[in-house]
Amino acid sequence: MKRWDRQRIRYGSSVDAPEQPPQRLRQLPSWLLNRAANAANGHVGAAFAQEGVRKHHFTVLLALTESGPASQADLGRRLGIDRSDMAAVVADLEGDGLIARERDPGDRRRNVVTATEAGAAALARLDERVSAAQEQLLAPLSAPERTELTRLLRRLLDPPPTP
Amino acid sequence: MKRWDRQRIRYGSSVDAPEQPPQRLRQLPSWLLNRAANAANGHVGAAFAQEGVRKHHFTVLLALTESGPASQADLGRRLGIDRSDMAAVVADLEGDGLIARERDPGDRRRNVVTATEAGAAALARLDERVSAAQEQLLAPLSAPERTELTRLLRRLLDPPPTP
DNA sequence: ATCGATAGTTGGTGTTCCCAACGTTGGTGC
DNA sequence: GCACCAACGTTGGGAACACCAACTATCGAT
Repeated sequence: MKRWDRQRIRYGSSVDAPEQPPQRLRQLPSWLLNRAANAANGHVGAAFAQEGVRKHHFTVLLALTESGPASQADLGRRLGIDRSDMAAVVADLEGDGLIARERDPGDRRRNVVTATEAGAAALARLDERVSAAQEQLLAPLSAPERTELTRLLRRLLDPPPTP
Repeated sequence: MKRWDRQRIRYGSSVDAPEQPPQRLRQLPSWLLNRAANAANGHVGAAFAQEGVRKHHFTVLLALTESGPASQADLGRRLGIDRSDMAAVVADLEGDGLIARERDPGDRRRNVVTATEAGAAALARLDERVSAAQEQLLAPLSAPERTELTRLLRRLLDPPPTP
């Protein structure tokens, strides 16, 4: 076999075309959703990291601030967080003084979780950063497109009609 | 303190309202995207499990079938998969006889990855299940809403104009 | 008093994403 | 020819999430 017989063959994408995902994936909602969620996590994850928390910590603080004290189980159901993960999250938040946790005197199985002043302040800072992250994430979309995307996602997630 | 003093107090959501996420989250794109992606993974994950593969295995088979043989690095760039993860995935696929992997004689750093007959057949079965999963995932949306959602996600992900 | 259901905790698993380091090979400049 | 840097594949590991199983304590109802 002569030297020039094994010249470079360009497999896959053509020379100049920037490498793009398969067309099939580019129109596959489940794949697009995962990619978009990952992009979103890049933005909000950076925002969270600056405050030293993670996704769940933010949502728990948010739920407490918006709707008042709640039990861990309630929080978990509303936020879609597993009981075991919730236990770890509230332990973190309590350790940082962002929430207070005490047994419910009316039902001693439950922990009543309450946001502290420091928790509310942390949430305020977080919320600002998170909003900025949304802005970056949604940069390629126009304002009406953003609201439409949000609407469609909410509709996709809302409980399937169970009559 | 008398007995009836510590009656049950309902923290959080009201009595009959099904427990819903905070309003703030319900209009937060990054949160909605994560929830939607998670729902999607429930559907497609089940589809993949039935064939004994995971997400990346599917996308790799798809890319190979759609665009022909490619190196691992090329695949990784097109699919957004890290080099190290790609090595594991192609090892799995090779072990199952779904792809063939050999050194590129024209560039001996590269592995040329090619889908086998069995790989194409597995992809066909997978693709069918994945399509069914999309159907379930998108059930709450009308046909035009589905295409609009897909369009918006693709627009969100497409490379920001870098002139 | 008993029994089933719920709450919180602990411990563990699987998946995905990401990073660092290493040896090999290719391409470039000298 | 040689030195140097870049790219490739591989190994190992860590972080974040989602999820599950088991256990104790408590509640509610029978």
